[in-house]
Amino acid sequence: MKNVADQLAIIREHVVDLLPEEDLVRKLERSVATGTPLRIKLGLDPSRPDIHLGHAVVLRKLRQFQDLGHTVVLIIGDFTAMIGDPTGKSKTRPALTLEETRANGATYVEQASRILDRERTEVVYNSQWLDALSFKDVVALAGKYTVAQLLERDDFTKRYRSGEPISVHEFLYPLSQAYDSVAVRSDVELGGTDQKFNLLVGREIMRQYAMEPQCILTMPILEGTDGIEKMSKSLDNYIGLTDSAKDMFGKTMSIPDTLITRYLQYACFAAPSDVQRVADGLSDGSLHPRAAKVDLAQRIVALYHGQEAAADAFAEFERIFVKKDQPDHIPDWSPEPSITELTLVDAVVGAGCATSKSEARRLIQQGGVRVNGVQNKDPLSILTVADQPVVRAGKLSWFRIIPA
RNA sequence: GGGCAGGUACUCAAGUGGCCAACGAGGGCAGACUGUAAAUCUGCUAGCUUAUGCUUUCGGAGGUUCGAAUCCUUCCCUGCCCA
Repeated sequence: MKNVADQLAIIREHVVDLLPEEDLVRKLERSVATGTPLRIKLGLDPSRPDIHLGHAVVLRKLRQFQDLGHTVVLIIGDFTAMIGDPTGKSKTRPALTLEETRANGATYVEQASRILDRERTEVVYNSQWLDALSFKDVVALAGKYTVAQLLERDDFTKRYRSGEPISVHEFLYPLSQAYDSVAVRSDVELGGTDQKFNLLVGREIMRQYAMEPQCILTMPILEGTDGIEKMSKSLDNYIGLTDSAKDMFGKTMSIPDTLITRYLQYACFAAPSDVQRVADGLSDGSLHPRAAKVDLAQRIVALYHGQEAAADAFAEFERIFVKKDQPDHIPDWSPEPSITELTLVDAVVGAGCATSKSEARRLIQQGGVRVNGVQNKDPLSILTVADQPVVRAGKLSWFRIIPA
């Protein structure tokens, strides 16, 4: 195990808040002296089954802890997901059933394992202890925190001031997350900066339960591919851990230039010297933004699909978007066997490129559809199945019509 | 329990009896321009056998009317004030 100073240097990298640092030093000293790993907690909200690069920021930090010999405790919030974390939401989230959260939790762990060391990861479900609490226990827990303290949280304050509803159960969310820390006896809890409040409640509640409070460590919230909102599945601006190499590459290329160094730091955990070199190159003009982005995209793809896939994704990207050729693999689509010819609208809808005929018509009339590379603006033009035409609908969707 | 203000399309938000499939903004999609960028400009943004046509939509259900998002009844939901 490394000494305390070395560990601390690594732990501090890329971090926004590390509070209180003295406490962490004390915990690390004790850990080194006794050879006992620290317990590093991360709560996962399984309401959305796909993990993306935004989650990966925190997961990579966890991995660093593991590489330093510590134990990661992943808490699948199957119980808390039923409550619905109000963080950053202007509205109450829909509640899920325990079964749904369980199913999502399982895929979560599988995806997180792409980054974490499974050997040093403990996975627990918080329904284990939260479901076991009696109403008396809950009231006692609620008695340890005040409404004024809860209202300190920014989004509660905002919602309260603007007259939006806040349900009582939402107040219980930070408390149940805090109770998780008690249950797993965490030494450090990680989260995004938006979790700071919840993490701090954990400290207070642990103290109330006569435990040594956890330290808290927050990581930046990564912006999505739109460059404005935080990365999230519901905003559809995310790069998923399970996205194909091609998609990862393409999505990365579509981020605004201003995000390049940020992604380098937080999506790749690139060495500070590398980040600096790119930042300098971009600002003095010696490095073309596109070149920097290509490099970034390859790094990201390489992390999840390997070096070779990254090179392939780059080649494919060049072919499709720069040379405007067809992609390597075009999915086939077949209409009913009895159909030998059909209109362009029907083909676009049938292949799933539009959700209604009106939408398909719009797409076609606006010049978004090409048949065998030629723009076709007539929705009613006839395609012959036997010709196996290749259709491009919009920027990203391609399909080839083949006989069934 | 009482009083007041609200609930309109993905979001915000106009509309208070016909000119409303519903102003405007954001978002999204497409086109132009580019570095598949960003910014900018243009168009589109309920559905249908594309029809100056029909169908469904303005919290839910009824009603008044030739005609309702708009008026009435009732129910549901939210916020504020008083208790």
